[in-house]
Amino acid sequence: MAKQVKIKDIALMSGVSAGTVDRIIHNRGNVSASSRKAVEAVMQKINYRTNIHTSAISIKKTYKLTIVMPTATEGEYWGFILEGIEKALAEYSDLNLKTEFVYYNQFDVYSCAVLFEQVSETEQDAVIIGPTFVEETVKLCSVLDKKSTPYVFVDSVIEGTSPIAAYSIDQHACGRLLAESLSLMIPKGAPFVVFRSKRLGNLSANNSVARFEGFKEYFDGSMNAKKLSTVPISMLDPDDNAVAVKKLLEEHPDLQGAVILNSRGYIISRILEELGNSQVHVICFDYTINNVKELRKGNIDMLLCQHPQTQGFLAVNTVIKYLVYGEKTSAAHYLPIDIVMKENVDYYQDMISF
Amino acid sequence: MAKQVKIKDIALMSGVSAGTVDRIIHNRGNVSASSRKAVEAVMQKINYRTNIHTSAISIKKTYKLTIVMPTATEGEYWGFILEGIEKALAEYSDLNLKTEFVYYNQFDVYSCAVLFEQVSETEQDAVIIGPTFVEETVKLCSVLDKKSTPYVFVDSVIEGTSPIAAYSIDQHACGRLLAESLSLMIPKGAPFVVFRSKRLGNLSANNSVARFEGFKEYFDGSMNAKKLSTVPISMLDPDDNAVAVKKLLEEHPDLQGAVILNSRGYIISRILEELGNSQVHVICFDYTINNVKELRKGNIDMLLCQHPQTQGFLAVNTVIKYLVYGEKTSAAHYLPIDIVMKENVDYYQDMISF
DNA sequence: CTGTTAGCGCATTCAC
DNA sequence: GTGAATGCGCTAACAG
Repeated sequence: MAKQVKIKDIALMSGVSAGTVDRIIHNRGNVSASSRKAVEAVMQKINYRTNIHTSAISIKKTYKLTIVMPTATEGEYWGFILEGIEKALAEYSDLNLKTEFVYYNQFDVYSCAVLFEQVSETEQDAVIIGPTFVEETVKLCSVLDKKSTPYVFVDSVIEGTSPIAAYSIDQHACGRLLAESLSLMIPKGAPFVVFRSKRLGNLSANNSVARFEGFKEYFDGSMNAKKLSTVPISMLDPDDNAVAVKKLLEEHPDLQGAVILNSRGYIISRILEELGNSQVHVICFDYTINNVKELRKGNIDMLLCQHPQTQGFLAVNTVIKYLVYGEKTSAAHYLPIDIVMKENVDYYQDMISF
Repeated sequence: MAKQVKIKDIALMSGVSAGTVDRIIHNRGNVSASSRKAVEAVMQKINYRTNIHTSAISIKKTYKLTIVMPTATEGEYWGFILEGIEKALAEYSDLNLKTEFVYYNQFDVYSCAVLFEQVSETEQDAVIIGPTFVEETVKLCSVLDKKSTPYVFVDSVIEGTSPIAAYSIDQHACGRLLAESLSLMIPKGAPFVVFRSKRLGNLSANNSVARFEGFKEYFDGSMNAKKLSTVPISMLDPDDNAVAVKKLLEEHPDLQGAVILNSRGYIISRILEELGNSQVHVICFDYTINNVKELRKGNIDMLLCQHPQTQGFLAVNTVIKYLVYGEKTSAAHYLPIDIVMKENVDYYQDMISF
C-alpha cells in the first residue's frame, strides 16, 4: 500500500501551511486565491483521503441529525429500520452526534404534513427521511434543498427530490419475483388470486402498484395471466375480508395460490386456516411478527422481504460519511430481495450482527 | 448517551495508573495479581469501549495476520470469501496490518497437510482458516492453541477446536430448506432425485452429509420419502454424469425434481437442457458463475446460497476487534441461508456494499 | 511490576 | 489571510 498523504505533505508541496490546506478542503473560506490555486493543483495530482481516526478525534463540531419516519413499532417494519439506524449510530458513538427522532402517523396525511413542516423549520445538518406521502415529502425536500441540507431516503425513492442517497428495493422486481415464486408453486394455469390494499393516495399504495406491474409483466403472454383476479383487502374491516375470501373459495374451489401485495398476508392466511383450507399457497411481503408466526405455522409459504435494518444502517453510514468525511455515494441503492421460508427464517434476523 | 469512560477513569477508580490498565486490557503481562483484580472489578461495573480512533492512531505494533484457505478463484466460492476478507482489510488500512495469504488445493490432502505444517511453524498474531480436511485442521489448531494464537473459521466449524469465532451456515438447515423448496415445487408424491458428490473424506463431503440428513428429516414420514433416490455425480467424469442422468430419465419419465447437495448443479442442469428436458425442477447450492448462468437461462430454478463475502468480512472484523480492541464475540455464528432465483439474482451480489 | 510521558495526525484556534 | 500552538485518548517506551 502506498503511504498515506498527509495534510502536512500537501502544505509542503504547495508552499502554504497545514491550516490553509484544511480551510480549503473543508470550504471554510478565508483563503487567498493564490493559495487555493496552489493547493488545488497539488490535490489534483495526489490522492488524498482524510484519515478518519485523526479527523474524528479532533472534530469538535456537534452534528445534528434528524430522523423523520412513520411511528416505529418494535418488531415491525419501521421498527427494524430504526434498529439499523441505532446500530449504526452506536458505531459512531465517538463522534459528537446529536440525533432527534420524530415520527408521524403513516395513515394520516395531516400528521405527516404537520411534522414535515416542523422539520422544515428546524435547523439540522442532515435528515434521514422515511417517506409515505409523496406531496408532503417533495415539499420538505425542496426546503432542505434550499438550505443545502443533505437528506437520505429509506424505504422508498421519491421522484422530484435530490437526496444524497436512497436505500430501498426494486418494487417492480419484487412483483416479478412474487410471480416467479407463485408459478413455481402452483401448476401451470391453476387459478390464483391477488390481494391488494384498499388504502390509496400514499406511497405504500405506490409500491403496491409497482409490484403489481412487475407481477403482471412476468405473466404476460402466459396462460396464467387469464386466471388473474384481484381482490382488495381492508385493514379496517376484518369481517369484510373473511366474507370476500369465503366467496372467492366458493367461486373457485380449485384455487391454488394467493399472493398479497403488501405485508398483510397474515390476515388472509388466518382466514384460510379458519376455513380449513390448506390447499392454497400463500405468499406475501415483509418479515413482521404476524407474518413470521403464520410462516412458522405453515399457513404462509413464503415471505419476500427487504432487510429494513440494513436500510437504516446504510442511511446513517452515508450521512456520516458525507458530513464528516466529505465522501459521496451514488444515489440509488437497491437492496437484495430476500426470500424467507419456514426453514430459513431462524437465520434471517441476525443478518446485521456486525 | 452516557459519557464514554476513559482509561484514565478506570485507572482512577481502581487506584492504579493508566499504563497498568492498558497492560491488563491488552494482556501484555507485567501486572500484579492485586492490580489485575482491582481493575477487573471496575471493568465489570463499567462499560468500557476503547475509542477506536485514538487507539488506531497510537498503535505502533504491526499485527501479522495469516489467512489459510483453499485456492480462491475469482467468482467462485472461496473467491467470494476472499473478497469479503479484502473488503474488511481495506477498512482497516490505517492499522498496521501485515497479511499473508496462503492457499492449498482443496482436492489434495497432501497439499493441505504441507501448508498447515508450514503455517504451524510461522509466527503470527492471528489466523483465519478456511478448513477442508478435518484431521489436518485439528492438528493445526492444536498447535495454535498451544501458542495461544487466536484463530477464526470461515465456511465450517470443526469439532475439537477452539476458535474465537466461526462463520458458517447450518448445513442441516440447508438440507431442510432444500426439501421444503422442492416440495413446494413438485406435486406431493412426485418422484425426484438427489445428486451427491462422489468425493469423500473431506469436509465438503461432511457438509453434504449434514445437508442430506436435514433433507431426509424434512420428508420423514411423508409420502415423498419413498420416492427418494440418490445418484452420485462426478467432477472428473462428465460423460459418466450424462449417462447416469439419461438412464435416470428413462427409468423415471415422470421425474419432477432434481436437487444437488453441492454447488455442481450447473452440471446436471446442462445435461437436462441437452436432453431437451424442461420438466424437471432443479435446485442446488451456491452463487457461482456457472450456477448463476444456468439460473438466468431458466435451467436452474433456485439456488440456496450462503454469503461468503460476509463470512470473510466478519472473520477479519472479529480478529481485529479481538487483537486490537480486546473485544470478544460469541463463537458460533450461523449466517442466513439465502434463496436466489432468476428474479432476485440481480440484487444479491451487492449485499456487502458498505 | 508500576507510574509517567512523549508522540500519533489532524482539526481547531489564536496570535500575528 | 496565515502559520504555529493546542488538544483529542490511547499506546508504548522508559525510568524508577
